[in-house]
Formats: sequence, structure tokens, C-alpha cells
Amino acid sequence: MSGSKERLRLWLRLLKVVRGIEHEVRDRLKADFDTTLPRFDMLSALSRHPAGLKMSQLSGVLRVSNGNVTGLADRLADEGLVRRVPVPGDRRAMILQITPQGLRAFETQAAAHEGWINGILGDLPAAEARAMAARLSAFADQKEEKEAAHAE
Amino acid sequence: MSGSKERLRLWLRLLKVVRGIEHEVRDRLKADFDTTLPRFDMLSALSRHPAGLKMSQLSGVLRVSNGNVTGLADRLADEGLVRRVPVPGDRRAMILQITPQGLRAFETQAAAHEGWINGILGDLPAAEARAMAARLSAFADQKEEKEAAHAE
DNA sequence: CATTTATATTTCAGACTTAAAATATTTTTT
DNA sequence: AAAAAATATTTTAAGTCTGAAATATAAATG
Repeated sequence: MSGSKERLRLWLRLLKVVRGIEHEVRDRLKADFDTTLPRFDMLSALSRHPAGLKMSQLSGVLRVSNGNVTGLADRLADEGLVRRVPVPGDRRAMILQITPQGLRAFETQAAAHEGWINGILGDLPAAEARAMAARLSAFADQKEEKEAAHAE
Repeated sequence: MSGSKERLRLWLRLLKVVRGIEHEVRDRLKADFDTTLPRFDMLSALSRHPAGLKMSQLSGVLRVSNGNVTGLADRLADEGLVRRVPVPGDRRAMILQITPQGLRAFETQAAAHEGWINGILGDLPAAEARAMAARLSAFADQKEEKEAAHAE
């Protein structure tokens, strides 16, 4: 098994860099908007689905547990940023929608977020960013294929 | 500001890939060793400092809050994997040491961990892993320099 | 159609996380 | 040396997260 140590080193680097940037993003979300990354992620997912998502769908998109989605949605609903809408024909299910107020809040935060990332990764030439993103995409796609094959 | 979108895309890719791998590592730590990533990280840090680390040092190394270190240390100490040792000459401070039992547990887990990472990143050629790690190191180092300059 | 099985969500207990307050001790000032 | 400031850790309140149990409803089976 050649390259095992190299791959482990790569993973540790990757983890360190990503955690560092994530930390910075969390700090700024807190300082500038008094919010958190999970809340931002939830608003982001809902903003991409204006008709709303069922709780279980949201759980899948965000890759967190059902119970977690419930609590997060409760807190965002308390502030009027999202709302629960019953699903016609299925009284078990609930659709979660972003409210106009939630959308305004998210759009402000998303614009700031893009600025932060641009600042943090600012010294990376666009070409290099593109190359690295492509490499990561290839890796992710390949993993998805494997999982799909495994599920057959 | 050219390349802003490219950098944002890179960040989102990076986050997605790292979160995915991290998720897998957490699942396996749970399934194979009934433990968690924060516990693994703490044992890892202590294994690199056999003489032990003060609670506050550990907080710095792991980049988590003091209170977090207290709780984590409590739980690991309950299981005999770490122990608190008083610091001679300073009755405020406590040194946390990994126990022989803790070291044995960590070494088993670390070997499995390297295997998992190697499997997950298995299709990445060693040369490419090295190149990517170097790029990330350069980025991290450069950021550290900036922070140091800022602190002057 | 009554029972069983499956699905959607919430609730619960427990671990992880932070920031801020509380405690204990040491160091510095006056 | 007494008072004040600084340092080291723990405690606390609240959010985030999971997996499992509990609830409620729907679909399938007999």
C-alpha cells in the first residue's frame, strides 16, 4: 500500500484548513448577524427550494438527523424566518418554507459570506481555485458512483 | 475582484468533501470503537505529549474552549484513559496525561483510522496527494504569517 | 374492515460546543 | 502585607447533534 502516509497527511491538512476557515465563518456569522452556521445552512437550503421542503427531505439535504431539523426549525420559526405548512393529503408530514423575512435575512448573510470567503481565499489565483475545485468534484463524483454501484 | 465565484465554489466543494469524510470517520469510530472524534482528537494530542498538557494548553492545541476540555477530560478520566495530575508549585493548574491504557486504546484506533483514510482517498495517486497537501500547507503557512504580522 | 406494517415527525437522553460567570490561586501593586 | 489584577480551571445556560423511543397517520395485508 504505497502512499498511505501521504494520504493521511493530506487528510489532516485538509481537516485543519477547513476547520480553520469554518471557525472564522462561524465567528463572523455570530459577530455580524448573531446567527450560526447550521441556521445559515438551513436558510440556504430553503432559499434554493422556494416551495419548501418536507422535514425529512431537509434532513437528507442537510445530512443531519430528523430530531436536529426539528429543533433548528423551531428556533428559526420562533423568529419568523421559516414557517411550517401542512401537506395536503398527508397529515403526518410538514413542509418547511422560508418566509420573505427569512429570505431577506439569508440574502444579506449570503452576500457577506461570499465576501468573507473571497477574502480568506483571496491569494489563491482563480485558475488554481478552479483546478482544485475540479479535482475535488471528480473525487466526490467518483465516490458517488461507487456508492450507487454498491447499492445495486 | 475576479474569481470570487470560483473561490466560493472551491470553498463549498471543500466543505462538502471534508464533511463527508469526517462523517464517515465518526461513524466508524462509533461502530468499531464506541468512541467519538473529539475523544480521538484529545487522545491523539495527549499521545504526542507523553508528559501531559495543562488544561489550557490542551484547549489551545485542540482549538476548543476551556469548558469543553473539562467535560471531555472528565469523561475520558472516568474510563481510565486519561488522568489529572497536579502541577507542583501551582495549585490552580492541572496536567492531563494519557494513561498506558489510554495509549493502547489510541494506538489501535489510530491504526484503524489510517486504514480508513487510505481506503477513502485510495484512488488518489501519492504524487497528487503530496501536491495537494503542499498547496494546503503553503496556504496555511501564509495565513499564519499574516496573523503574526497583524499581531505586531 | 380490522390488523399490521410502514412512514413522518417529535421527544428524549446524552454527548459536544461556546461564551460568560464563578472559584481558586498566584502575581503585582501600593 | 493588604488590595488589586491576572491566571487556571470549573460551572452554567443555551444551542447543536445523534440514535432510539414515542406519537400520529397512512398504506398494505389478511
